Amino acid sequence: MSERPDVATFCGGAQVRCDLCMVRDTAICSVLSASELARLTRIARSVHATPGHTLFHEGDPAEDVFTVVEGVVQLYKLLEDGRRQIVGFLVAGDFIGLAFGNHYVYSAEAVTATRLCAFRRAPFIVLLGEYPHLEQNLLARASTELAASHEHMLVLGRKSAKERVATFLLRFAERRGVPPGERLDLPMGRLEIADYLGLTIETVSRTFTVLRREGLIRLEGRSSVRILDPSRLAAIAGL
Amino acid sequence: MSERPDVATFCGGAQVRCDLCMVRDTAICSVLSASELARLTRIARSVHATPGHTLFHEGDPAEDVFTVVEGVVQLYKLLEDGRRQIVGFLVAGDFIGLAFGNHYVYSAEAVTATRLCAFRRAPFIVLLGEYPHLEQNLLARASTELAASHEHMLVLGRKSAKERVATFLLRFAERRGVPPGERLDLPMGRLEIADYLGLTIETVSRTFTVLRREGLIRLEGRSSVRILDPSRLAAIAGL
DNA sequence: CGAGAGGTTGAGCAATCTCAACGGGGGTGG
DNA sequence: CCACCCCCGTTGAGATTGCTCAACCTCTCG
Repeated sequence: MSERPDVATFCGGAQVRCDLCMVRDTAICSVLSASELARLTRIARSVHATPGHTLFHEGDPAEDVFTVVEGVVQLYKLLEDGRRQIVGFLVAGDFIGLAFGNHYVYSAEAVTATRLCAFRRAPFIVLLGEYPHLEQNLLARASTELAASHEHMLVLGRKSAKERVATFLLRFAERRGVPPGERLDLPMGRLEIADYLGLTIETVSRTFTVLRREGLIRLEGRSSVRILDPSRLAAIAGL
Repeated sequence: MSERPDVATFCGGAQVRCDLCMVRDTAICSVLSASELARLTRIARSVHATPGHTLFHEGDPAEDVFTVVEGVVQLYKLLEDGRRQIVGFLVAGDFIGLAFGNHYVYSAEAVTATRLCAFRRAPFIVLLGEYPHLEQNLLARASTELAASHEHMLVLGRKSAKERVATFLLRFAERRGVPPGERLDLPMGRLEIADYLGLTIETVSRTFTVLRREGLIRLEGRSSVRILDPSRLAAIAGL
């Protein structure tokens, strides 16, 4: 599940591009020089994970930080009795490790087949201090994540089941860049959606059914949706 | 409510110390030189707010970032129909403005009489780019806040009313540095606690009563508590 | 000392959860 | 290639937690 990469593999290769380096407008490596990239590469390795594979557990010593290259990863926290709160779904371009002290503060698990870049944490932090652009990029990411966390608190603390599911569908479609009417793949199961929204499987399922009956969405297979009426859905979501 | 300060007033004066400069081990100015401090001072002003005073609303253009010098500030988000989620209570030493784009993403309101340092945002961001220590400090703060947000998601998404109130009491006591058995002042009302915990006033009140009857806490006046049995309370909180 | 805001308590209700049964689609093995 | 199985999702009925509405109480402050 772990292998030695070379620079090209994850920092600019034609097929496979580590998003820490070259993905989107939040690119990190785009602000780094070749020699800086090379240093980054020396502390990196490529990681593959299959669905359900745990990258690390809450409380483990934080040895690595990660970048998601491909696939979907979920971050979650558990209570003693097994209740779970998923605090976020990460997709290509997202960074894991912003919020760490010396131990992971949540667990991370692959939802789909996933490819990541792992960087050893200690030297990564050193690099951070030397490359201000890198640090600025991470601060910007942290700000964005913080704002997303706040919005999710509103969802969890104050929205009804229907509002939660509507919010989830719109936000997830947005994040995946799927325009209304297009098929939106939901790589996670109902249990994951429930644990993300602070609901039960059954309530999520029932709510999907309600939205379908009202003509707001169409369910295609068990893991795809089409948003038919984005504006009415947004009105329900409170967005 | 706003006045011109000088450096001494909020960046090292004997009586009044802006925590952006000198509070705790998360101090910012402790890593800045005298000339850097002087530049910071030029874009700063001192702000006083009385209880209930709104510093800014969600959606307003983000013209300033703040540091809380004294008092308690609450950050919250609203839904159209008035439902409110308080996303955090800030105390002396906390920074407001980490998560901003060009508009505030939440509203901020003084809970108690409050003194803050306000920095004009645009030049502050310029300084950020020039003083890596400042940026590192903010990144560390952002990480801490992010972890706190995640924990609060677990509270809002998965904990019962009793667990929520227990968690709140322990965390708030911890943050204020009040040891078990000591009188803990709750500067916010039941409505604010409810809107922070995703509950109603009545449920918060009933839950306080339950905890009191079980001998876990003592209520003193309407706005003070004493934690009598921290370990049992922690067990309930799931900490 | 009086008034009013804020807090507490009670009764009934509604949303969501729990427990349980059923269904169907995809994967696998024959 | 087909059939079976099993996981996952859906649906239903009843239980429960927390909410709503309403009355009452008690600090606190003027």
